[in-house]
Amino acid sequence: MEQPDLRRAGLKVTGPRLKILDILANEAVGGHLSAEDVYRRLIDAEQDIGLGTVYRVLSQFEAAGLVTRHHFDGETAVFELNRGEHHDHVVCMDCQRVEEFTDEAIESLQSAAAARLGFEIVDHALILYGRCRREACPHRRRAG
Amino acid sequence: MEQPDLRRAGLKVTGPRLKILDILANEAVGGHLSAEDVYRRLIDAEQDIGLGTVYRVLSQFEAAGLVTRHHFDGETAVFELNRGEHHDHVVCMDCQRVEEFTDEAIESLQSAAAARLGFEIVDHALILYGRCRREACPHRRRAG
DNA sequence: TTTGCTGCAAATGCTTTGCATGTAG
DNA sequence: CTACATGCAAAGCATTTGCAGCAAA
Repeated sequence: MEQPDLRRAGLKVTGPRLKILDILANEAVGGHLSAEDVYRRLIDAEQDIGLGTVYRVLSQFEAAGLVTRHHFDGETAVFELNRGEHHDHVVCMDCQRVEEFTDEAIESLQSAAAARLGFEIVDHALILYGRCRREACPHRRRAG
Repeated sequence: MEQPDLRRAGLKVTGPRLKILDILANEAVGGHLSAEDVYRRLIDAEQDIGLGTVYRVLSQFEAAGLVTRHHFDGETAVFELNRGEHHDHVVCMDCQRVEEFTDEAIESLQSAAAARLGFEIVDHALILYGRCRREACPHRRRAG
């Protein structure tokens, strides 16, 4: 099921690539993994794959359109398997949880705003930073 | 005119800080400078201020709410003097030009989308990536 | 085989920090 | 005088890259 994706992308089907693809695919929707995250999971799964390879493979996947790279904070990039549909993100500032959403109205307003400025939009990043209401979220313990 | 800002922020009024504030203030709207950019302008202005200090001062300014740090690409942060009003950004992928805009409708749709997911929005980043129609823009020379 | 992949370690680029010295308040 | 700033160089991170050995096609 994943091998064709790799072939289509012009990438050889190798253990590391399959395994990394697998890790990304088994992530729940809204699960965004940093290279380190992927690396740790590989170690947990007894896979002997170097961090350098993880970066290389993730970059190749990105170039091939298999994954998308996000920069929710300015430091560490996180990767997400492309499931076809575009979406935006809400990130909880306390527990780092990420939720995804789409809003057609926002999308078209964006294009309109850009057109007004003489830009033709190729891509966009809309990230909302806030606090979620989840029980487990740290700020509920702090401030109530 | 700038000294009160520094005092209010609990920062001593020093040459480097005034000069950096000055550089940011003299930037046109839509001008976003990286630490290196600021540093280069300091050198051009014969100011002997280290790059480390530039970073330190910019971070302090950010903490004080005097400037905002953006990550248009995942690599280099750019800084912008806070002029009070919130706005979003359109970045030209070819010439790096940045334009600013505000759209009330988008803002409220964002809050609504977040609320639907159980988030209370604190901040957001909306960055549109596209191509501008400016004569000087590189892609016009490439593709016509 | 041949081309492309991997592991490892070294290199890179941005940003932060430690420390001794200097200066605003 | 004292607390805080600065310059400089070293350290820190995330990420990329060079290279020699290895594996997919």
